[in-house]
Amino acid sequence: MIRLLLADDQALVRGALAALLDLESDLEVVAQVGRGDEVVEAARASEAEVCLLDIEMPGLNGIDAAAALRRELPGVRSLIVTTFGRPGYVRRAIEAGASGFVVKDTPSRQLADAVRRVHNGLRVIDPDLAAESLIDGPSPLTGRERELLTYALDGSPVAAIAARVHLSEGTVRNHLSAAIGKTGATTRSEAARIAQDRGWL
Amino acid sequence: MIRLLLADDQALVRGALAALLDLESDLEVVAQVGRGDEVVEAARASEAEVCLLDIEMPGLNGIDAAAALRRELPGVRSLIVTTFGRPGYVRRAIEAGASGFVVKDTPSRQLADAVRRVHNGLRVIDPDLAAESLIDGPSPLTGRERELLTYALDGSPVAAIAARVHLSEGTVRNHLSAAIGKTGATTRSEAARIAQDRGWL
DNA sequence: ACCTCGCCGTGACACCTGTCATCGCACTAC
DNA sequence: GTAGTGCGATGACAGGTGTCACGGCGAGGT
Repeated sequence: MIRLLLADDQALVRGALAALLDLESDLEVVAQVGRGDEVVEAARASEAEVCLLDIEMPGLNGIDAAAALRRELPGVRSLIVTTFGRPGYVRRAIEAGASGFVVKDTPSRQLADAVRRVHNGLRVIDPDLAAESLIDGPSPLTGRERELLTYALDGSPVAAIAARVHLSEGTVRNHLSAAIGKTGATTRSEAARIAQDRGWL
Repeated sequence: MIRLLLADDQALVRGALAALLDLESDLEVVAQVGRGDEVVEAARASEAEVCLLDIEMPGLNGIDAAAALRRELPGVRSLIVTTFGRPGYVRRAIEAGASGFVVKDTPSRQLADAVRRVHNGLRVIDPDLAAESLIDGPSPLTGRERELLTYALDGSPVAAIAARVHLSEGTVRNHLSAAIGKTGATTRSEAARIAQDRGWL
């Protein structure tokens, strides 16, 4: 019997996944949480063996949650189950110590198998995504560029971003200009979207 | 026995919802599709009574699918089940003839009840969202403004948008300026995000 | 010690953008 | 027929934006 923890901020999806996995005779959902920062505690309390983690979650994202699990409970394996198959996500998930990465449009039949493989110590990674994340390479953005791009995501003017991070407008423009160059964009908001699509934010 | 059709582009979620609903003794999932433009055909073939529709789907979105169902198969009721509780979505869904609107972070226990109520001819609408969509009012955007905002979503420069719709740059700027005013934004990309958040696109 | 690289800043320049006034056309409502 | 509204366009202007050159600081690697 494999003991599972589910972490997803959408209660309906969480409950549905639980129903799906409980149909398998060798799987048992022993904990469910809706926030990333409750994962470690719940995993410890429930003695889960495998954690299914969504990426988009309040409190702590799934990748950082996987890193926290690696640190606090090294015996627990984690499997990222997410909507967005962004190349950068895969790389970061693996670096954070996740054992698997599955996107939510894989057939539901395959999920239980993925869990079993992860439980057996194998890696489960969507082959297309693995290839994409290899050709894509790691994020070329510096820390500041990454930060400023996240603030540029909603289309704020440069002045607003500068005020928010206590920098001069010129500096913000320079960093964003560098980011625009690295993403191949022509506008800061375009650059922000591209970076987000690749999982660089 | 209530006959259900599930429409969601994420296979994993679809399968999981099916598992969840099949646990109920009075419900039966008789069809599953991953595209909006397959809903009517599948509903007809499977003689479904209630259709659960996600909004974000390839081919045809869930709201337009509900409208198509209303037209082609008036006896079939539809229930929107979506990630985003955007006020504009609720209004448009009801106008399209949907019988219910549920967001994906409602507790999974309540889904079956929502289905039963819809099947009985009742309306099921998240009360918070209903209130929000009332105070928000309908979209103030004209058709052109809406169109241009969708093109502005990715941060494209005005020149690119103008070329795409075969308009002069000045005209595009004028429409976008109007949209910026109506959304209370200061930038076209900010306006685009705000409009999207409210379900105006 | 030297070099590299990330980070912060300034100043200047060309270009892009948002705003406003003004015009014309087509359609609808009263 | 008059008024209102959406749509398209032009021109002008102030201010925002992206780019470049340049300088300086500190941390890390050789």
